Amino acid sequence: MTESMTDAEIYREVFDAIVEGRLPPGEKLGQDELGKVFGVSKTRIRPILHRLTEQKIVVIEPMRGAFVARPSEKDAREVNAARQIIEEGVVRAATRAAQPRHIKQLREIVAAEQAARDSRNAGQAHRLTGEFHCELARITGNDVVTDIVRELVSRDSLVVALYQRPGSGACSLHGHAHLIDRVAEGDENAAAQAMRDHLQDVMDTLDLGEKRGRSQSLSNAFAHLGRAG
Amino acid sequence: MTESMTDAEIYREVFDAIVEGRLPPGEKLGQDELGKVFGVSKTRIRPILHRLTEQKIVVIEPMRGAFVARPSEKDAREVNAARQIIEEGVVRAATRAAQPRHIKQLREIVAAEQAARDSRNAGQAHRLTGEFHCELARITGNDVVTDIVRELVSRDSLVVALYQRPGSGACSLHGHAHLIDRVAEGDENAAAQAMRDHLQDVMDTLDLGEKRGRSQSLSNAFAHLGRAG
DNA sequence: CCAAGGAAAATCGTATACTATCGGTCTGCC
DNA sequence: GGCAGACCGATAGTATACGATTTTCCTTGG
Repeated sequence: MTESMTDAEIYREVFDAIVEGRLPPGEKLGQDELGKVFGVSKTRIRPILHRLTEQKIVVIEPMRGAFVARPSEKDAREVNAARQIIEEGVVRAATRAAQPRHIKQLREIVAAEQAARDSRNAGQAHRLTGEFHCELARITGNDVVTDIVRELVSRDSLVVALYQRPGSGACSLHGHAHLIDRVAEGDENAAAQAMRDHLQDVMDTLDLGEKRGRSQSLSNAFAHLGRAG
Repeated sequence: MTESMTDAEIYREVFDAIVEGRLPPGEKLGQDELGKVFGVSKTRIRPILHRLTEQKIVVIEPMRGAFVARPSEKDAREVNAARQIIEEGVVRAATRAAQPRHIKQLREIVAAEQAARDSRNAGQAHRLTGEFHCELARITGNDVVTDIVRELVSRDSLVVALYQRPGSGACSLHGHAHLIDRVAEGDENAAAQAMRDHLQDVMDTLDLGEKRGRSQSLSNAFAHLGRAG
């Protein structure tokens, strides 16, 4: 018998599938179904769903089941506002702590973002956009801060999946480049302002009101595992 | 048969017991034992322990059990640094959004803190100290931000339980009062500086290196429930 | 032909039973 | 007398089984 995956691995698979959009908002996450996909009983699926619920990217409706979260318009605004508040502090700390190698690292991510966009790889581009903010947090050298930013970024993924109008997305490139310049200059106030403007820009390009979201089968989302569904 | 508590109620009981220090760092949280205390099977205890683990106030050692977290010296520094970074953004947003009624609310909390300290009620005083920071976050009107601050404050409770030297504690009163004045003035930069100074003060009064922590029985911690242990 | 009611299927939530692993202790040997 | 190794009790982790609730579909009446 093929040995089963660890809880951490299963968690990571589901988390990535949601953040990368393979499991769209509203998708049903059946316990037995997921258990079959990963070859374990639902006993080990439950705590994983609860953990994802803690991070607000899954919602559990009592006696009905777990679903990928579909953040409301209010949720979308609140998460974005929270990012403006918290990442202001983060970018200030990062500006104080930034070394040349950090700046270089950030520019590399933006370059990769550009490349992904040029090659029409929307999924990769979106992943790197989030990665940029996490990397910025990492400059602070504080894992607690990094984890909080990561959580906020993952929640924003769902907002983007639901509300981003098809064409947009390129605006973040300029915002990131501008932000790096301010950090590189060491101007903490300007960096903070750039961060708020950037996040507000992202918010403004959303098409709140019109929820998108195609449906996809669970086994398709985990097709790379090569297991039966 | 007496109807059993909801998961949320059980969670709250354990959470409060830890944050208020009735369950000191290092305390063993046996699944069967907790199940008996609350009159449920361990099936419902497990997800609660996992949730507390997510919040980093409980650690689960595989095949050994769950324990109230005993943050290392490094953890203590990191949580404090994270608070300085994040609450800087929070206090700036709060300063921009503050209304007179908010200032009044904050001053009331400090007054209550003073009263608790005067009446030698250390537990209540400590609770109000945390409440002050949560209330400040609440001024932003953003639940996401408030939850994050609440989590950081609860983690700090364990640090204080482990490392605070017996005598100290009064320093936070002056820091809070000073902070309110800066917020009331609307001077965002001064408020941010006051927040950082205040949190640094708290850090500096800790006696890192010497871990305290008396042990207490589980049934004592939940004595107010009136159930058998 | 549509709507309302009910029954059956599906699925979630909980308890119980079982297995694996860990810590403590007792014994035997050095 | 002290240390090492094995046994035993305790407890965590997992699966299975069962009860509760919802959803779906079919039947029946208007």
